[in-house]
Amino acid sequence: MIVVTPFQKRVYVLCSKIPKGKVSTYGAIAKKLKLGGLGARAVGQALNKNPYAPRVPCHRVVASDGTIGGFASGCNKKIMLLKKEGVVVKNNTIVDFEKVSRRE
DNA sequence: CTCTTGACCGACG
DNA sequence: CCGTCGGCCAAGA
Repeated sequence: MIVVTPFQKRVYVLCSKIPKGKVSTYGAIAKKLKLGGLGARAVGQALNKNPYAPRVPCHRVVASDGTIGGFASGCNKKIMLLKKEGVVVKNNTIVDFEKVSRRE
């Protein structure tokens, strides 16, 4: 039985909206959720539970600093996936982060 | 309802 | 650059 709160549902939807080869930040998502750029932790919480693992590309979400931040399956896996998507990652940090990240 | 935890963020030193 | 402190939000016990 999968139970998802409306808040988490929004996070999953937004994450799935992230185009391939691009990445987003927890703060940016929080902002889209009308949290005003705050509540980034809440976004991470939702992704951590992530019942829609392959359905939601949560690995496209990184920290505001461009760092990987964390990953339920291991940050290493996240980096590998991003690199496979075409995103260059170096030392747990996104290269050309400004170019691959969607900032509005 | 209260307390704790967490894939965060920004500011200070 | 690194470590520490405070603040914000949501979910779980």
